[in-house]
Amino acid sequence: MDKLLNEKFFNQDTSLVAQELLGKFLVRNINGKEIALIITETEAYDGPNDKASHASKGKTERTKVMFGKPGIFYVYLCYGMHYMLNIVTREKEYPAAVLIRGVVAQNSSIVLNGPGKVTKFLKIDKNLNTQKAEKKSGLWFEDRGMQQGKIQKTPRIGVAYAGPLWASKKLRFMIQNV
DNA sequence: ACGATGATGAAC
DNA sequence: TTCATCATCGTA
Repeated sequence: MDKLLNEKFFNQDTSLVAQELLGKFLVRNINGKEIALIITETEAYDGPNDKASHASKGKTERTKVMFGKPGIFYVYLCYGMHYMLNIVTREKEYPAAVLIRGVVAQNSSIVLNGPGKVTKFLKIDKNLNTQKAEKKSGLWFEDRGMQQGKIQKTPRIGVAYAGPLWASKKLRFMIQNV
């Protein structure tokens, strides 16, 4: 039984959602073909005080989606060439999201380790920004009952600018064996 | 180790 | 309107 992850799932503590997403499936529909990949790596960006989060600067044109309802995609361009895929968490007006950093195919024929690779392979761009994670939008999450192995926790990547306190927090989550 | 490449936000 | 900055990746 495939279970679609809904708004209720994403309306929880951000680091909890980030960890729960490991072992779940990210499903993409491109021209009627479905591609399902297992999520292996995520990062949590939680709250207005997280200096590594875009939302720490307050609500702006770009970041207002993070203040919206959970279960909505936040997609933005980084370094002028890579789109980053995030899913908004927590209740409305609380800015938080989980960055999808890595996925693999069930038979390991595809390994995408890095947020830019994931979005490039799945043809994710700004069209999905502010869209809801459901079949209608062509990109969604499913629980297919996979066992998740041991979760490894490390500091987040590329967030040194956030200062030692926030850069050192272990909000990056990975699973090894799939 | 480093350059590509453009949207974003803050300053002027 | 201009400028510095950046949740990265591929090539060397």
